[in-house]
Amino acid sequence: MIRVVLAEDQAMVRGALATLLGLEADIEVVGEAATGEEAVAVVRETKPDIALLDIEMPVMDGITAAAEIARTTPGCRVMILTTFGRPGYLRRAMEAGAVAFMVKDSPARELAAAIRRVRAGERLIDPALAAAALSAGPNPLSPRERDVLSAAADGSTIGDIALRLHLSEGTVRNYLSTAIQKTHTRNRMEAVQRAQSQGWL
Amino acid sequence: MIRVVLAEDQAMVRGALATLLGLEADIEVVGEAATGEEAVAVVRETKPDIALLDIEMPVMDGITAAAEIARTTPGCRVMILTTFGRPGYLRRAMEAGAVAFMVKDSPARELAAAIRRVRAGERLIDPALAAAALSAGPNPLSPRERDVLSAAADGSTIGDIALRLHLSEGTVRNYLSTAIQKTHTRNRMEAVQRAQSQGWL
DNA sequence: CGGGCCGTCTGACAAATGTCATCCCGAAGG
DNA sequence: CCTTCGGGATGACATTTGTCAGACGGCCCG
Repeated sequence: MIRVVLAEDQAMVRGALATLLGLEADIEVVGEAATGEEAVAVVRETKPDIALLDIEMPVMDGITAAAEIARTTPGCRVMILTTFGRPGYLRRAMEAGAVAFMVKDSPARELAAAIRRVRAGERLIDPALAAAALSAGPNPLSPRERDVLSAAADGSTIGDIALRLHLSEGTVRNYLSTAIQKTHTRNRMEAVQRAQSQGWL
Repeated sequence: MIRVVLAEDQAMVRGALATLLGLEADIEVVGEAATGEEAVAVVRETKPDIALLDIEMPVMDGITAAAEIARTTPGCRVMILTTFGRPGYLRRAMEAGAVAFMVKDSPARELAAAIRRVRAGERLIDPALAAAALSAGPNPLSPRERDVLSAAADGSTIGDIALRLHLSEGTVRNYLSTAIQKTHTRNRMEAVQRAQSQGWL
């Protein structure tokens, strides 16, 4: 019996996936979670063979949760199942100790197969995604540039960001300027979008 | 037997939901689709009792598909199942002839129940969402303002938008300015975000 | 028929944004 | 020890953006 914990914030999707996995003779869903924090707690309690984590979750994202689980429950193998195959996500997931990375638009039947292969010791990554992640190179933004760009993502003005991060307006402008150059874009908004689509934030 | 067609672009979610519904004794998934166009075609072929549509789909979105289905296959009742409970989505879905609107973070077990109630002739809408849609009021943007704001959503500069829409730059600036005022925001980016979160684009 | 409203355009102006040069400090690395 | 790099700041500058007033035609509605 392969014991699995499932973390995914959309209840209907979570329930459907749990049902799907429950139908497999050799798989048992021993816990569910709607946030990264919950996932960490449930994994710690139930000590499953596998934790299947979504990335986009409130409170704590799946990648952070993956790192936490790898630290606190090393016997548990972490798989990432996400909507967006962003190169930066893949890279960070791997660094966080995940052993598999799959996107939600692969066929549903592959999920159980993937779980079995991971339990057998394989690591699995969508090959196209792996290529994209490698060719895209690492995140070019410095930590502070990330902060500023993230703060700019909701349409805040420079003054807002400066206030929120306790910086001078000029400094914020400078960081944004270098972020725009490093992302090869023409303005703040393009920079934000590109950084998000690459999983750099 | 309630015959259902399911449209959802993420294959894994679609498969899981189909399996979930297939387990119900009185429900049969007679067709699946990954885009709005496919959904319309499949519904026309299979004449199901119910079409369950996601909104965010490539090629043709679920709301447009709903309108199309209501036109071409009037015997089929359309239900919307979406990630985002945006007021504007709800409003447009209703105008397109949908009889139910549910969000993916309600529990999975409710889905089958909802389908049965819709087949029995009920219309169902998340009450909290209905309240939000009513209190939010209708879309304040004129068609052209929507065009311009949509074109601005990817970070394009004014020049780009003017070129793409065959407008003068001044005109684009004016539309954006009025859009910013109508959305009660401070700049283009906030206007785009607000319009998107309200489902006005 | 006269208002409105929408779409389109122009010109002018103020404010915000993006760029650049230059500076200081501390940490890391040869 | 010197260099490089990241974080932080300043001031000047050009460009872009947002606002406003005004103008014109088309269309619908009272």
